[in-house]
Amino acid sequence: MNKPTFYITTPIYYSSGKLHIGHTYCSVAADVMARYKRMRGFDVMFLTGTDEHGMKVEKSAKAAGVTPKEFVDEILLGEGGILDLWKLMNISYDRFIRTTDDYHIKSIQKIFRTLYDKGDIYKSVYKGLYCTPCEAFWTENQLIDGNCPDCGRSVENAEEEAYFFRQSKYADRISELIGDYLEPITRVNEMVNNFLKPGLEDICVSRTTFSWGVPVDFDPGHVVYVWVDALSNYITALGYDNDKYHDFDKYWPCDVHFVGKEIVRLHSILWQAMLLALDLPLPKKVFGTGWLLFDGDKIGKSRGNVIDPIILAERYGVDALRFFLMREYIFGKDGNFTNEILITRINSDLANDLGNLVSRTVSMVEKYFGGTLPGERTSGEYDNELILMASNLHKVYEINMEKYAFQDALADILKVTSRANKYIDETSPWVLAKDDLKKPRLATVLYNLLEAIRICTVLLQPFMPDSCLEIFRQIGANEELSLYESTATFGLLPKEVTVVKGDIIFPRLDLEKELSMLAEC
RNA sequence: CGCGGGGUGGAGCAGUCCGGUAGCUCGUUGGGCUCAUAACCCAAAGGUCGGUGGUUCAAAUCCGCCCCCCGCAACCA
Repeated sequence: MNKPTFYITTPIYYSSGKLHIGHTYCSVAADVMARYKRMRGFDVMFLTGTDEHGMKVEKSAKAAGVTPKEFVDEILLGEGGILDLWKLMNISYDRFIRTTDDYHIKSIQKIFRTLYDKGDIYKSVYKGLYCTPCEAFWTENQLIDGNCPDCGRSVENAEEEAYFFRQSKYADRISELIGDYLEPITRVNEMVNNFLKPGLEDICVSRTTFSWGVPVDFDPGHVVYVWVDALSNYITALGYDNDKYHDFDKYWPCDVHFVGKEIVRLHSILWQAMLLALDLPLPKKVFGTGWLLFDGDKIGKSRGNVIDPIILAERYGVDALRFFLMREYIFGKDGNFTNEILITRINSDLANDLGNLVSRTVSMVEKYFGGTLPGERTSGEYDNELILMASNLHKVYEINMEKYAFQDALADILKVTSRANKYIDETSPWVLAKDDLKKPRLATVLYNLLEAIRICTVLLQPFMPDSCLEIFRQIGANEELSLYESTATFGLLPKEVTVVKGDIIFPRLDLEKELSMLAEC
């Protein structure tokens, strides 16, 4: 009776500014996976949240003349903030954690204490390059022309008392295991060659130069520095070391953490070390996504090429944007984003192929049969190939979804819609319509088209939940026919199905016009 | 020799592990169709697979050397 569980997470995004298309990409991917697993009957826990501590937030708040808490509240809850973005993007998270939540803070203090008592956190001296006016430590490669990246002034060697986590102690264990949980494989090589082989250093986990963080309760003046605080969210959000939630035993270990490639190291080495130190099981999978590049450049505020997902989603539709992100890019590899690629993809796959297929099929049922197919049927040439393709689709879809190959899963669905478009040409319904004796054949052709559309739509649901509902409505499919199990059987729509003509679901876009509009945004 | 990724028709990519007629999408050109969102279907043009040397009956694929681009190197989806 108990459903199998599936626990999936996004990173907790840093609350120092607006989120861009890259964050959206990662969250959409996690959402697609979560919806897919729910469709497959899993008890899903989909966690996301925000990382709200740290010096950068403290400074940004000061600059804005508000308290740090007010600042992160605005980023999260304000108009066009993170919660608005996820609502717009239809991100179906089950739980949302903020690192400023009381229960999380208390848990972190306990975790920190536990690690300290165990000897895995110890007090030492942090040496680094310090910018006195900014009160900030920097690493050598963060510097710009040897100066502070924030204010451009010179930095000096400095040291402060700090706590360190004994990451090095777990290096051997992690080296053995990393190949099992980290994907894609290129990231494993990177981690092994760059960090594990040369030898892990212990990592600084407290600071005294700012106060916006979780206080170390047994040593006033120290706050927990970023990663112990941030990474632990994946377990505190389930109720580890707190009474807010009680499903740690149910969902841990995590099935998959989706993370950007830049924080793969922290999730595949530091996080594992922390869990080993806490005697907890390791996540089953850590998947490092690629980056979306804008015209080959890294997306970033400093480059002035931040792509606003809100503008794109409002203009082209949330589902079109979700589809685009999952269809265009190989999950795990970098991809190039341009407005032209976006619009071309929406036009060719959604407007011309899928949308147009739905539109012409429904129109023909309306036009030739007044909206309801008659019961009489005649099968014929070309039927089998389409039927076979559609009824086998779920098999290859499943394989691809299980390995996070979203782009392949979608490509296979589109092969079927493409085949269906070709089937229309082969069977020429408009010719059949001219001869009353051929009406049973015509009904069969249209029925087969509706069924092919139905099966594709069921499998598209995790990617485009709202649009799929509209397609189901138009082709006359009830809720039962939208269930995953129904994709294995071709021919489940009622024989005398009634279609409902509706609005165009994915309008075709004028490339030139859209490009100049977007250039103004 | 720090590490990783990449260089394949006009554009974007797959194929490389395990050698066997170079493939997909977009674009271009020509044709077909009229149910449909000027959409759909068919066909064609277009590539010495970064360079070079080698192994082999046979190399985009295996081996050696070289060139170029991008990212990482302990902040970042």
